[in-house]
Amino acid sequence: MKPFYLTTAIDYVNGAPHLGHAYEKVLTDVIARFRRMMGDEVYFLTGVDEHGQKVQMAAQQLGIPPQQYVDETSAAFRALLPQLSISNDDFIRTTEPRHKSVVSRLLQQLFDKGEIYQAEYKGFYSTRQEQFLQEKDRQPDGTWPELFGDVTEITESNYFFKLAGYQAWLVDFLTTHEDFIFPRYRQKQVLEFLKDPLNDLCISRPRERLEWGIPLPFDPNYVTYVWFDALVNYYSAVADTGQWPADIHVIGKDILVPPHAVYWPIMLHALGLPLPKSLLVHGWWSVNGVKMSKSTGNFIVPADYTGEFGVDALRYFLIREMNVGQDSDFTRAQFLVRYNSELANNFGNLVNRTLNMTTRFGAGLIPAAGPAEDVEKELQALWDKTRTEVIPLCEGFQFHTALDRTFAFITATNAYIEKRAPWKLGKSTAEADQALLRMSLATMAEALRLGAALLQAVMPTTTEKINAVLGYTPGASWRDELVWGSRLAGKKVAEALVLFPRPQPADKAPAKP
RNA sequence: GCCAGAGUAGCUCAGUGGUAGAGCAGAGGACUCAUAAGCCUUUGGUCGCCGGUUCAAUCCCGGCCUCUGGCACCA
Repeated sequence: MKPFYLTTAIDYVNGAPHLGHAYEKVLTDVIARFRRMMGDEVYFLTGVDEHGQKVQMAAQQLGIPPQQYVDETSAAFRALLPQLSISNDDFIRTTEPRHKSVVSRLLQQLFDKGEIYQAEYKGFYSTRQEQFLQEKDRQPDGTWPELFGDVTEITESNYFFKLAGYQAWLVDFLTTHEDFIFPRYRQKQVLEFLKDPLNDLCISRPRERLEWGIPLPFDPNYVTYVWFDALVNYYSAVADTGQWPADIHVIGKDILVPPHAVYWPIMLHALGLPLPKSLLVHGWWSVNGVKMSKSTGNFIVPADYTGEFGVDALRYFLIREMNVGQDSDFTRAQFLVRYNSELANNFGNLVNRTLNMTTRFGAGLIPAAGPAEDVEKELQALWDKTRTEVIPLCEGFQFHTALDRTFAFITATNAYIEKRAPWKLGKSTAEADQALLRMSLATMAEALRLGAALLQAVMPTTTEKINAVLGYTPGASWRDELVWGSRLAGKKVAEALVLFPRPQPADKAPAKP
């Protein structure tokens, strides 16, 4: 069976990774892990885009070869993956031979089919910025902004891909495939965009202007520019393995129109290749209400948070806080609220008190439960409800709500413990009380195991740790693991585990004398 | 301007054609296994505005207002 194939966008390596890069990886990883848990075989691709003008210029300024430059900068992006517990199966760089050869092959194929032609391109060119300008770049008074320096109208010969001819086909495709893009309103945006006529797509740059790219196979005086390089990574990574088409391309909203929703489907269609099944378009993070920007320094470095609070805490926050497709704001205050009240107090503390009570009142062994009474039945009923709600929510990318429901179950488990008050039962020697004590210890441990299992896609390390302290090794089928049972009876638990230590408030004066 | 999304308790958000919900924050309480955590109770809202459909609308329809985002190459 063909694996479930999903991708992230590839990152352009002219800067350091920030929260936005991290989010896309985490989101895709959560989907990948969830699909694996659901029994799919998964192929998860991510990577970097290493060609282009900005890279060439940056390398030039440093006086080093571009390859050396991208070797260094892409290392930071690669290093981000283990730092975020990303379970990718492959990592592609657009400078790799496996990629370049596929790009070459596809270009030649289109050229042979007459889908690519050469033509004169006339436009306003900024020598200082080494780029063609658009009318919208003009200032209101008609002049060009200072940053472009001298602007001259020049004519340049380039290669073009016959994009415009496929416009009607694309409109028809999108109209008949309403679920191609998630969220749906994004698809409407694309159709809106397609109400205006498309131009053919310029796919080349003359070598004297841009050298750092993949040469056109039919004209070595040019390299291909951006889209026939970057987009093709999704295909080149699996061209020889029969895994195409992708099931999901996860991308940011900035690169939906036109590249992923217009260029890419048309490119594939022109090549006679199947289209990806869907595009998942996520929103952007702002920081303290302000758009993230490298120039203003308003951005979050993921390592700052994974270092201080742990990988799972950051993953949890990103997935809990953002409604996939919408934008969200990142503030340290909001992060701390979720970390303290949800992860540390509610969840982490439940783990610790469960271990402690099992150790103190059950000699460290999880007992077998007797027949469930009403209090237990109530919790088990909530569990069944939670489980049956969470899976469809995850299938529909509503991870934030899925986490909300899961944590409601965790809260209910804390409440259950209060009802049974094992610390009181532990002081009684009456057999009825002892039976209830065994039942309550077994129930809280089982609830914890189940809650942790439901969090596995988002917080894999945490789930693993909890299973470990419960002395438990889960079976192969995740869905079977979600059934309330007595798997834990007789397991030896660890004495304590503090998963999410409360941070020391930095603004508080050092305590008592 | 065009298009889209959002407007529900102080904050962040769920939600349904039939007298409004959660979490956090605030207040009070009982307890003590636990990361001074957890639990219970509680204060708090004309569900953006104006019309319409309906026995009944926060939820359906129309209009308006406000905020955010997109409109050809920054996740």
